[in-house]
Amino acid sequence: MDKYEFFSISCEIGSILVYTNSGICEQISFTEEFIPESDENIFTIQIREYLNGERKILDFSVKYSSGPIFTKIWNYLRENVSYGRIVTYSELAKACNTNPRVVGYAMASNPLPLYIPCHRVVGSKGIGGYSGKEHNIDGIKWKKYFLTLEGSL
DNA sequence: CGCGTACATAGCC
DNA sequence: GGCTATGTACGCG
Repeated sequence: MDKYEFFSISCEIGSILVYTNSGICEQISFTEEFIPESDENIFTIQIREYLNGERKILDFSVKYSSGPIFTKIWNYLRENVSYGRIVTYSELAKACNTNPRVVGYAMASNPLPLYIPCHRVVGSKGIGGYSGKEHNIDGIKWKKYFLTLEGSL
């Protein structure tokens, strides 16, 4: 039985949206609009603590699926690129035995930004991009926001 | 299993 | 700064 729920957490530059199904997080996205905050729950509390700098690891229930390499890259980020750390697309590609383009592909396909710390992946030239799918928002702004929050910028 | 499509790159001018 | 070359993975028929 599917029970879809939607939560919102506001911060300085907009709102973070959390989509869940039966108590499991399936998607996270961002918006520049300020949506009224949802009541407290496991998801909103952890994200709010993260935004306050009190929490460095999100560990609520999630569900995501894709090809084996994408999953490997996502897991690598969660396991080896902890709070405040940074890697380049090239390094990440090398660690997963693939190439930088694929890493970008994986990032753009990431259904759970923030839970999977794809904002800690930067390019060798500039900072790289962010939120490839949601081209209606300025993802770079969020990326910088998170990196600044973690003291990496 | 093969082909088309996608990529948030890196590197050179 | 802008343009181009490029590899690899996903998803679907």
